[in-house]
Amino acid sequence: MTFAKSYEPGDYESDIYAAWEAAGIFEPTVPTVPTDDDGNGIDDREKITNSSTFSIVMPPPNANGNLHIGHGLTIALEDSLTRYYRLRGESTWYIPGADHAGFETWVVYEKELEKQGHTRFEYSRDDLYARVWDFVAKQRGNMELQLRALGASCAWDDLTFTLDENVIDRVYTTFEKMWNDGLIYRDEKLVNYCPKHRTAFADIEVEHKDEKGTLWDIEYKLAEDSDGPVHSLIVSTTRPETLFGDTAVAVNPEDKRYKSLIGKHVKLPLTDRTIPIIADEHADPEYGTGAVKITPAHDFDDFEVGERHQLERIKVISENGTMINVPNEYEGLTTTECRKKVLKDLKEAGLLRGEKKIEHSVGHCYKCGTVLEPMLKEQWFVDVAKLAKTAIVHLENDEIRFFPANKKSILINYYKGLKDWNISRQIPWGIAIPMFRKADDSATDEPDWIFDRRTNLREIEKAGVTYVRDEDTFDTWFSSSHWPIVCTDWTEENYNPYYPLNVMETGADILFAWVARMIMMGLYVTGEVPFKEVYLHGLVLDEHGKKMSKSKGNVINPMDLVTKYGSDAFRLGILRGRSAGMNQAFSENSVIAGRNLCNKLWNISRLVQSIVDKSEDSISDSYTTENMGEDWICREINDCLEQVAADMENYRFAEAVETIYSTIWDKYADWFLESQKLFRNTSLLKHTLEALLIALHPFAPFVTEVIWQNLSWADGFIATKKWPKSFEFDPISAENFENIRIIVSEARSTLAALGSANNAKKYDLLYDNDSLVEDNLLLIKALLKVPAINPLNGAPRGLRLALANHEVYLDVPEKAVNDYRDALTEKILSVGRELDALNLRMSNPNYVEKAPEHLVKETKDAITEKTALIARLKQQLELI
RNA sequence: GGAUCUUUAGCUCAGUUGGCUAGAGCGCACGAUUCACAUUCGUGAGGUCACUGGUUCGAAUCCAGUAAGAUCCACCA
Repeated sequence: MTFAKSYEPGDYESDIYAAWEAAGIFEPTVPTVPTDDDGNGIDDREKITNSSTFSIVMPPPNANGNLHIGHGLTIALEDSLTRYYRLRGESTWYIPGADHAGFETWVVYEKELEKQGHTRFEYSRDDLYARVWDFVAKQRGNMELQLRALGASCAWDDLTFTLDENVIDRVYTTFEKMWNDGLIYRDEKLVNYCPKHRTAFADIEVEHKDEKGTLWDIEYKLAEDSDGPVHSLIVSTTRPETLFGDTAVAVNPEDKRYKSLIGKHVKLPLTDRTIPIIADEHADPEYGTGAVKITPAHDFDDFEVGERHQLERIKVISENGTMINVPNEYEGLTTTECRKKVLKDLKEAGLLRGEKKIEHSVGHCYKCGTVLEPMLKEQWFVDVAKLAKTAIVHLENDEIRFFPANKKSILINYYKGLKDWNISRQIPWGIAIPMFRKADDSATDEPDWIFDRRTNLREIEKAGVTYVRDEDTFDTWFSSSHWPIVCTDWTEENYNPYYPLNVMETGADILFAWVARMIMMGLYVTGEVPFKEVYLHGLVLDEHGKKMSKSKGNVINPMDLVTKYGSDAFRLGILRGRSAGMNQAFSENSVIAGRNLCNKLWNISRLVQSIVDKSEDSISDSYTTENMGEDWICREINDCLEQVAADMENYRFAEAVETIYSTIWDKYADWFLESQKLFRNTSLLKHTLEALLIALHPFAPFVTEVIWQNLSWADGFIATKKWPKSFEFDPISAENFENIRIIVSEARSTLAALGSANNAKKYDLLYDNDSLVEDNLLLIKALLKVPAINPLNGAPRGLRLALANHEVYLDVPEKAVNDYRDALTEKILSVGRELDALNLRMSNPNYVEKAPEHLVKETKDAITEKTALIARLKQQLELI
């Protein structure tokens, strides 16, 4: 292959990925379990602990969805880590996943059903499960192709789908253990319920929004005669339709107005029921009239009040959102219709005493936006107290490092306030809860519920008693909390070198929903934390710093960017300027900068290859440095490699990329390669180019691999090479080159200041008594592009460069020097200001006394240098 | 109501335990150009580090407060 004039990512990327995949280089090299002679797994740690491993799991994208920009960031982060540790020689295992996305997929499928004129109620649970399975199978595959396009170097053979058998098995094993440990219980509680989707949610899934609403005042007349002035209670409510479910009115025990009424009763409007007046702290004397209706079946606070006072729970709203257990004329109305009628009837009865507009927060379904109904339902709950407590102990023991670090205490706080976890969902698309209910009431000695794995059966028989399967499925977070365990094939029997994971990388927004639960579950199942480090990324915002959303129309599709600029450019661009946990704006400019870097590297390689082609040297594994530029680039590359290693250790991706970027561009291309146009050290060129390619490979895998495949001397895949060793060089020689750079830069800057009117570039350079310049005439001439460099020979003339330690002049005519007079004066003033600042510092005895020695020395040296510089510049000014 | 985070150049962001003249990319201005690259090269302009106090020899950095913005948790009859 030869190098085209510019790098066109689209011409190579898919072939390169296919070649990697065919070569099987993404598979880990150390087995998960050592085996005995019969091929059975054994617990022989000796056999595998000698090799080091790096494991990381992919937060599974929706199996039948498309990747969004957040996935793009996720892959860029995770794959950079994976490829970096692969180059560092670890047995890396990046385990890909696909999510059945229980609720999301269900919502999509249900819409599809509706389009076809059907509803879920026409089918059995098992039918629906099979239908969604087919639906997903047909849609599947897009996201896996997109992961490949992004360059994810994951072990495809080990892809885990969240409904795989081993996942379900593990989840059932855990559930059984929890059931036996008494951590699972069934209870009738209020849950957040979406009447449209007809399923309950966990607290964490509820989306609270501030909304405008109305607060109505309703009069409840006292049932008993009263001696005092009070003959009725006014209660305030935003939900008048629930009054049929009221079983008490509460007042605050300290509220003097109502003290005498406690224990008496009121008539419930529009009904013939009377309900008691109770005393409870929940009633706030300052709010409204201080009296509050209590509806235990339809309000979370009221439920708790009801618990305290053993109030009856009357359920007046059904699962489909219509009224039940209410007077005939209201029966079957929707809640909205019922509210209207109740208000109308109250008004007619003269019991509606006022209304005002308020703003309050209301729970919504995060998918369809429907207002959630607190609904009384029997559900399975996990008693989280012990799990959370254990998790806190391990976190406080610093067994997991967090990036950003403050998330640890946030998580501990969360665990402290964690309520029991509702794991039942009324959605067919998910893992069936392996519990069966006794069908025959007469078998009184048998338990009401039994655990059984045979969830493919609707009915089972045990000890002659028939049991019917619970129709519900697990909350997807219950199964995904096992993710590190199931992906690494962790088992009770054998030591697994990939568990715990080295790092869990995911979005900061699911710290509670996912990370918190993986930690609890990992500890419960394996006794170990499931990962040693957690890196949380923030949201990718649009270019103006706003959240991306379909409704705003500001969504950026990562695949469009990959097509337009290449996968590497996208990865480099999305990593730039990003740090752990921060929401950050996306900037297409950064992707463009990434694209430019790829092209730059391509052309650097093209130049190096052309030099190698012309060279008559035989290919050699060793190198020597023969001039200053070579020593200098070795020094710079060593610094770069060290810096990148430190950055990766601390998950500072943006800094790592920045470091390599400037080493490749500002140092290697701009200075070293320019100098190599004179001195052609082919074996060093090869080694240094390889080092830079390898250093960039984790972040830009495609272009580095394409170049690698193109280089005449390189073999194998760069993806599996070893991280470069540091280069040997002469530090004094390297520092000399640094001085040449300073001279050249100063000369360029002065030439530019002389301006185009003076046709600056035709001036010669003069030097006096300066061996560094004298010994490097050719190099300086090439870098500076001046016509000639000559010894001064005689009195100073032309324009002296503002260098303290070198006597170098630009051979400009007197007129041009005069034109430069103002610039020179300004320069003297500005150096003078710096000198003043330094002198001021030294004149402070506290500084000299208390600041570290090396700083004081640096200050002294700077003063000496600047003093000399000013003297020389002033001398020059006098000459003019 | 509780908590966390952010505020640095026109834009998007770095700036690790306090320490040289606060940096990068993009944008802007001026200049260059056969001979790796216009996805290029060179030079430059541009910052009261949100504000007010404090600690310190020294503060963008640490502390306290104020302002603006963002996010999360809880709750609002």
